[in-house]
Amino acid sequence: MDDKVAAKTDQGAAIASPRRAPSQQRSRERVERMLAAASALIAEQGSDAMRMGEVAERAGVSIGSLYQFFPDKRAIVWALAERYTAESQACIAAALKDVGDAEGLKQAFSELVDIYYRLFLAEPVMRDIWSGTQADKALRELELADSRANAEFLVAVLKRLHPLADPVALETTAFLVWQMGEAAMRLAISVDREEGDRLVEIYKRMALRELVGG
Amino acid sequence: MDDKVAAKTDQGAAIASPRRAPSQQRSRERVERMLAAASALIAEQGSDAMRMGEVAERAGVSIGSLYQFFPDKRAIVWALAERYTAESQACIAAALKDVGDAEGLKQAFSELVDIYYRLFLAEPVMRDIWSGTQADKALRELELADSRANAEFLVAVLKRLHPLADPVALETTAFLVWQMGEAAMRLAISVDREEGDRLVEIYKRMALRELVGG
DNA sequence: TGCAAACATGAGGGTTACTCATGTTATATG
DNA sequence: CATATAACATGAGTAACCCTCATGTTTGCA
Repeated sequence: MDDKVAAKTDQGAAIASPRRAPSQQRSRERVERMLAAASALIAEQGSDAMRMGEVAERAGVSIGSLYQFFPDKRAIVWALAERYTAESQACIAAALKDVGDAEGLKQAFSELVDIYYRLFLAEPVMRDIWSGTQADKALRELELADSRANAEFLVAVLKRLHPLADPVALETTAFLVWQMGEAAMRLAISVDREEGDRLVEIYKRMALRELVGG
Repeated sequence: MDDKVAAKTDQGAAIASPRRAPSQQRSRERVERMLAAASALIAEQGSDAMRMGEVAERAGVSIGSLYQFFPDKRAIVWALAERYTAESQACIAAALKDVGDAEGLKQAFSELVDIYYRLFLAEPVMRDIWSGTQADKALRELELADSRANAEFLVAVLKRLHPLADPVALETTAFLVWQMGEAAMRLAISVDREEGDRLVEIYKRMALRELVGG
């Protein structure tokens, strides 16, 4: 990812200065078109190859308008990423909400992993964003924060199942299990489908053994 | 990472056309200086912020000489990465060579993880390369190939310990365990040291449960 | 109706990776 | 030793990119 400007400021970690939020009907629609164009381009070529000029052209706006609402290229990717995280967070909360015993956790967790796996397989944009994540410090931090938030739902369940366990240990375990899940997903979608399926199953087994005990 | 040229060729995945390998004493020394300069710059600012002009300047060569031996920026990172992989592969082979029973595997695996963890903590260049790995398809493939090769050492041990198990399943398991190890490392070094240590311990436990059985 | 704020525009600035024509040094060959 | 050829060295120049900003247009409101 390009970062001629970011590199000058703070090793690429700094979040760019915010821009005006669209307040008129017209500009809200235009911003939607920009995001849609960016999403399509990322799906086609990846966020690295996405050109700001191309985004503007495909959205039917000028390059200047793009920068009216997004401080830099990464902000567009960030905006798309935030939508996904908000969406999936709700999904996770729903899936783990009513889990009461070990068997329930097994079921819910397994389903959750399947949903995520299918999501990763189906959404090239999500895939690209969470891959590129590693190279972009701001995005990486968003992902880590997101991961911790998601792990919290797991922690809530674990505390119910293991009331006597050390809370810090549960927290760390949930965090690791979650992060490894994302790593397993990234791996699974980058190999052929058959091996990917097997990898996901093994991940499930490992994770559940840790979560509900041997 | 910049890839104005790479993007034009093949979505950034293509490996750039090779350049002349240094055949004279003088140029071999110069190439070494280039790699050393690149390594230092990556350690200081990360490979993304590394400028080709700066590499050339610090190595005491012209920008043209740099491109005489490296087809593009990524090739320099790749060359450094290859050195690390070769080094660590030998280390892994040695550690797992004489493992004969479950207890031996536990010991050897635990030590291996510790070595890797310390290596990641101590070597900013390695850290940067394996983080940026996700964004660069060619590097990602190098890492995957490397990971499979490393997993093979594990497979050899597993086949001795579980002679009746399905070889394909063992292969997949070893591959996943290894990749998750790298993910755990990346995670562990990106949080504070205390939590990182805990994460590594939990990973060990999860991995060994899968490798040697409940 | 008029005014201020929000919005729209695209030529151009600045930075970067990489090329290539030209010059220099090493090595092979008679 | 002379000379030809291949390897190496150079750095100004090219193209591509991200992003700015001066200028013009539209919208909301008193």
